Order: sequence, then C-alpha cells, then structure tokens
Amino acid sequence: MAEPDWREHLYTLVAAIPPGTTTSYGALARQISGASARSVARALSQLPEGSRLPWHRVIRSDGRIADHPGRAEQTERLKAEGVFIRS
DNA sequence: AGTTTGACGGAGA
DNA sequence: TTCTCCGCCAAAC
Repeated sequence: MAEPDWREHLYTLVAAIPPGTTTSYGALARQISGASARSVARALSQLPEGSRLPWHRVIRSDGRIADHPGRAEQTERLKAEGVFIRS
C-alpha cells in the first residue's frame, strides 16, 4: 500500500493519553510504524478544531510546550489538569 | 526537480 | 540552562 495512513493510529494513541499526564511527539512516533517526531507534529498541526482529541497532552521530549500558535491555550489546559511544566 | 518550512529530537558548546 | 547545528520527513512553493 502506498499510503501509510497511520493518522488513525496516531489519533487512537493521543485519545488514550490519561488526563493529567503527557507524552511527547517522539514517543508517539516510536509507537507508530513509519512515523517520525516531525511527522507526528505536522499531523497534529493539521488537526481540525472539532476533534475532541486531547492534543494538548502532547508536548516536547524535554517537557516543554512546543512552539506553536496555540501554545498559550495548551499551557492553560495542562495547568488546569495539574500537569507540571518545565518553564 | 530543488529549496524552504515546521506543534521535533539529540548532541555539542 | 540556553543556543546552535544536524538529521529526519512530508507538504508547499
């Protein structure tokens, strides 16, 4: 098959992240065959607004919030869940 | 077809 | 700890 549509897999994994916990792009990429940290990040960047995926629980491997326009919102949400963020 | 861009990661300074 | 450089990879120009 020419198209490794692992997006489904990615969505499943993201949806399975327990509240109050976080994971990283690279960690997800390692769980998905054919994906890389870059690919995962790009996939999430294209996520539609209506999706109920807890995308805010995906941060960088160093425990910081990734550089992106929704970074403020993500920080707020994580803070609301009591997640410790390296600042 | 070649270059740039980006919600990354890791090593080195 | 922060910054830079390089590798990776697909989409956009």
